[in-house]
Amino acid sequence: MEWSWPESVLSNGERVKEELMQGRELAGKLCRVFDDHKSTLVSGFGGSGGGSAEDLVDKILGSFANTLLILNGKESDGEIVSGDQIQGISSGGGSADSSSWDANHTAAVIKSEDFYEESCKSTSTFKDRRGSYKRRKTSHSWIRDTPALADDGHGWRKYGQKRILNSKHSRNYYRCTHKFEQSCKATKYVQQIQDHPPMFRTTYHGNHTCRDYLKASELLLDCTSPRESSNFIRFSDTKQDHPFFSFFTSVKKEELVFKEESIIKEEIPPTSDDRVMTSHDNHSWLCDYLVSPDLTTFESSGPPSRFSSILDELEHEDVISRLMMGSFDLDEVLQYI
DNA sequence: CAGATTTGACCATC
DNA sequence: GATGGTCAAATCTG
Repeated sequence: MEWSWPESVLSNGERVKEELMQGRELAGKLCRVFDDHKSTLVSGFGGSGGGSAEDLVDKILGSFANTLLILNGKESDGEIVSGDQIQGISSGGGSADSSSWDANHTAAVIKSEDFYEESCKSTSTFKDRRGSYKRRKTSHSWIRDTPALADDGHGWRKYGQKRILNSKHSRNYYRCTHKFEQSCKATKYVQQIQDHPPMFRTTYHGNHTCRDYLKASELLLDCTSPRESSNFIRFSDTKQDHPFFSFFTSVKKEELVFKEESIIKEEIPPTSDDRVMTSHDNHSWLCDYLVSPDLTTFESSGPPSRFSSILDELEHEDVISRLMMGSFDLDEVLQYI
């Protein structure tokens, strides 16, 4: 299937270029900050050459977020944000309409909240007590709507089914197949929310920490803590070791699934709840957007992963590698836009 | 027979 | 008390 880029995107090429260049520049600054403070990776360290590491991370993330927004044709809506605004958007109750990222395609919605509440379950010491748990209140979750029960590439085991109030269809609960072997905390539940055409809403909780997705999960976990996440940014790493690369490799694989199963028109009336991205962390929503471990965000952020389509064309790993190394020719990207 | 699914029970939270 | 999330025994399936 061939994808054409929206007019808005075509006309935003320059803006994309600007954002990417800014991101590259900021990444370079951050790199220098790390060089200056190799031995003192502690919170609050001041940065040289343009701000603290945290500020730079904010700006870089903001830059990439803007790029993604532009790629999705949203610049004209005034949603481009600066790094400083990320928190406002993510925690301010929904100024950023996440659905707009993919308005004509899947209805993926991110609801970023606190990640992995360790106290999610209280049964570890009371194994015989059925249903003894703590209702998840602030666990990290995101939603994906699909016209069919899509395979997201993970092994899931159903562990429950429940009729939900005001819902015609019962909700099915799944946990990761590797929950016990690898202590993978990923769970999801699937509920049919619409009959004609059939629409299934999958709500994911937690992230896969099981083997195949370990790297991406590590990155996501780390993104919840900007300072800690900095430990994963190694600009001189080989691409095999870089979290981004394993992520994008996965993107390619997941994209195939997406193409077959998740090409839909958005027909679900927006609910205030769904359209709001919340976060208690400055970065987590963006991290989700970039590196959701099972890639639901990327999968559903537009036509069959427009971004990853570019990456496919350009041998995606190499693109990111060069982008991160600052040796990427932005015009090369833009010619695909 | 091992692993997956079904289903009623249990319990925290609202 | 209603609801939603999870547990685990029973059952199914390959």
